[in-house]
Amino acid sequence: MREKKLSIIDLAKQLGTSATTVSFVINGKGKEKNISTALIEKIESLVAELNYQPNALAKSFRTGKTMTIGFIVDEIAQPFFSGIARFIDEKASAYGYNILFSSTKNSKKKGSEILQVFNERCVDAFIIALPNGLEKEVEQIISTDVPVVLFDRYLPALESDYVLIDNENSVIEATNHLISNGCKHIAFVTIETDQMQMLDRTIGYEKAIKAAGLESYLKKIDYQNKAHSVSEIADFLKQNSQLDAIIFSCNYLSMDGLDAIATTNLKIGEDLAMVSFDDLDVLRYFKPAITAVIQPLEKIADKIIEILIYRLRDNAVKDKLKVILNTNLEIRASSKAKITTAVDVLNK
Amino acid sequence: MREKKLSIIDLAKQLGTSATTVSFVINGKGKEKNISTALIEKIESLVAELNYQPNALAKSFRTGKTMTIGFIVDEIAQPFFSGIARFIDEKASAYGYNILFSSTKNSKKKGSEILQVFNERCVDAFIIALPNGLEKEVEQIISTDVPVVLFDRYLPALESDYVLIDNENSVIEATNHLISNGCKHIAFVTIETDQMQMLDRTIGYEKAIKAAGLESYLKKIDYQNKAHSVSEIADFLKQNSQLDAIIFSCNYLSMDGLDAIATTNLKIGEDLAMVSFDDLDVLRYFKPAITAVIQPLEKIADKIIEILIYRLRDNAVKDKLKVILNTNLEIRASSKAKITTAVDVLNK
DNA sequence: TTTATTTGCTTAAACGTTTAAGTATAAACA
DNA sequence: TGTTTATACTTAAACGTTTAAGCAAATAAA
Repeated sequence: MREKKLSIIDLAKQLGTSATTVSFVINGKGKEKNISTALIEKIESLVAELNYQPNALAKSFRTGKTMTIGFIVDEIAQPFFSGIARFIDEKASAYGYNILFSSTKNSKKKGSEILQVFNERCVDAFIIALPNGLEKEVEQIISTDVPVVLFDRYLPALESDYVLIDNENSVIEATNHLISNGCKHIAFVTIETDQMQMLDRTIGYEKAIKAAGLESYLKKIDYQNKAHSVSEIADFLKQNSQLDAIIFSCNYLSMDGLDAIATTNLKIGEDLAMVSFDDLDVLRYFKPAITAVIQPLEKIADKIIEILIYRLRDNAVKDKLKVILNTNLEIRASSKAKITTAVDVLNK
Repeated sequence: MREKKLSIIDLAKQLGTSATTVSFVINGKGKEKNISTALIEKIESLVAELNYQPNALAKSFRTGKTMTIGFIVDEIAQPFFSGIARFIDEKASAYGYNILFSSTKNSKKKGSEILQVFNERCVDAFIIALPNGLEKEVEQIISTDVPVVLFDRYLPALESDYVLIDNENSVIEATNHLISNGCKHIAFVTIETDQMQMLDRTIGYEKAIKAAGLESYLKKIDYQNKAHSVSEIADFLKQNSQLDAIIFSCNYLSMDGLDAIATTNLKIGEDLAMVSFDDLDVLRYFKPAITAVIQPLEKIADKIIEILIYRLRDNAVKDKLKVILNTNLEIRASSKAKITTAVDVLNK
């Protein structure tokens, strides 16, 4: 049923010329290869008339280029990742690249499988938010000169191009914001992990707290599921009734935090200031709206593509690039100036 | 730098056998093709030892199959689409397929370009939330026996496999829910469009209102941007102060609706019951939580993949399939039983 | 006029698989 | 015993491009 598709050879036969010539013209090398203008025009008009579409498979096979970029993240449904995916697609398309994606579920095994499959499929480049433990696999890919840009998290053992945000300073800024609003007992809730971006956030918190001479309230959650996380946070709040502010180190913890706070009689923005690392629609619509550290999604995507295009054009062995972007602390009602008590005022 | 990759011919040479035999064994056809167990084992162990990875490009080129599915939606960053994408990836991976995605921004031109590019890349199948006006292009693809499953929206002029939800009955159910809670002046806010799924939702509203003998309050917004939409909804609310319930026909209108209602002195769940078509985290965390018509994302993905695999295995000319799934009306505080006034009670 | 260069093409190989068709030997059958 | 069938492979073509190498004619340079 399926009609045999037109090949470059069919075109050549119809015009009484060779496949080579047709190939040159189709690829815009007519002039360069000294094809006469007359023939160029004849070929181009036939291509248009017959709506010839080159067989991308044959082309890829021959050239080894697929014009495909592998995009690997924890979970495409997470707003942060789908937001990045959106811009990556937009910008990569402009260069003729398409995006093949898959989700690792933050599993080393799944991540390794995806790396292998995408590699076998000869993607021209990788964009990855890499689970820990896959340094060797990625190194292997880099060693074959396939460009790789990692984002969101940093793997100290892995020499590679990176696009990251300044996690430490972002949290320092958030913490200082709370401190300058009079908060004295600021908690930081994070997950038990060895992912660098999370550790850096914690470091930022501790530095800011120490610099201000305040007491540190650090809560690490061994993340199992939402219910467990909510109850851990709720318990933590109950056991630390002196807290006047709380920072959550990532967006899903912020959501769990909202649920946990709802089980207490604490009023966000009044009894307890709150800041979320990572923004979400929920945080903007919540009453009161929740202050958030916002990652510059479009800029991240921009930088990633910029680096990839640079590497794809001329991947001479050069130093690896490490781009670190600033975040934006969007101050909303949840952390606006607190009514400081008389005692606080006197203490100043 | 890049080492020449191992080919099937290299393996054959090393073993003193032919490429054909190696190919048979690698593809698990050793037994079927009468290759001796001894040789099968020798080949398999060499493959393992040298970690031979077949060149997927050559394979695709030869077979015409890419093991790739094109996934085309309005905008991958929209939670509905990224939610579907997640399950599509999960389920397609299980069959060895990977997902190439791109976003049309609901533009006919962009959609048409993506269709063409994916087609040239020989994706084995398409999953599409199709903008209006591309019926011809999709028909052309279907005519070449490439499986296409459309979802989210129905194009009456296009004979194809579809996975849809029952828009009309979902809204009827939502409207009846409000009616049974005593609402008498129920508005329906939708967009000016010719997309069938939206029209069906409106039809559901009007049927339910008519059946109950109530007055219809239908507001169609010519969607330009969020600010305009919010102000249109706010005006509509102010001009119809008798309203006691409002239904939004899609998730972004629900968000705009929340913003609009915030500009009035109406209290959701008290003065005004609210229902959203499509769920969002925002709606669950909002105070009060907003009742929503929830689409069964995983089931939708399941059905899509089921149909595709069926078509990919044996795409004999058979009637097109149309799967229509039920939604789930999740009742939350925003639409819980209203306190009916004395007048209402007496009127019964 | 002879030689070198440019113009305008073509030939043929290569990319790594799959697979139809074939071959040679061994086993089974008549 | 001769014939068929099964076993265990191999040969070679094909998929549609790209591209290095080459060639003939026209033009320019010497």
